[in-house]
Amino acid sequence: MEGSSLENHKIDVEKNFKKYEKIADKLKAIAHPYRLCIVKGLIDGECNVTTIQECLNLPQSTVSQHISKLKSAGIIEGRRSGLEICYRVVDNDIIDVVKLLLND
Amino acid sequence: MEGSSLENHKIDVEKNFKKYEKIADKLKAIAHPYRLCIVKGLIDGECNVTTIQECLNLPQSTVSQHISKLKSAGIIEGRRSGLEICYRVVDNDIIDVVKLLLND
DNA sequence: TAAAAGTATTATTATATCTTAATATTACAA
DNA sequence: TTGTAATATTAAGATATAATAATACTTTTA
Repeated sequence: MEGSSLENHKIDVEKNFKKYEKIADKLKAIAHPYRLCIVKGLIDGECNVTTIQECLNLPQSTVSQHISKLKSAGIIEGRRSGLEICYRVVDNDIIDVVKLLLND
Repeated sequence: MEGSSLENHKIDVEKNFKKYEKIADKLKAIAHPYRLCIVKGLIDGECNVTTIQECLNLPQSTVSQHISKLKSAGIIEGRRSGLEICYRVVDNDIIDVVKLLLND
């Protein structure tokens, strides 16, 4: 019984390693308390960097760096509206993951 | 409309920062392609380190280090059975997250 | 167009993570 | 009790991530 299952797993590993890398990258993007907080905030109601910065009480450049990582990972997108840029979470898997982990 | 929502978020942030840290630590534990692969393998059918090592084609100490991190994070537990140690995933949230992310 | 607000980028330092060889531990068998 | 298989630990170098001050960019308004 174990032989078949392990064989399947082995094939699965080889075939899907790129997939694991992609998902790991996404997870890495939210595996930080500030970024998790930012994502949660954006899920609850999109807002701009200044607002997030005030919430977290961090230097502007720190927040911007975290925003940048989330953007690079494809988790959030921003649209400019005048001086401000409004971000929102565009990765539905990540929305599900964050809701799953925070709603206990 | 925005004032109240943002106030709530601010309070939420302060109140739940420890929670964000804990969850971020869990996510960090699985935010690595090898460890994701190990967790997925253990979800599909628990097995020992040697088997995992053969699947991933990595040095034994590398696998053992990753196993160790998952164990420290409370994601897996092992029980010895003779020479082998069988690990299994004991964190149900993580099981849900991994299934969610890999079953697309 | 000059100033100011909102945001991004760069550069730097500190800290953490990753990989792996070498070594140690644990349990079983001869 | 020695040898061996399975796993863990240690140590070290390489790489990546984190925080933040300083600076630059972009858009609006005066």
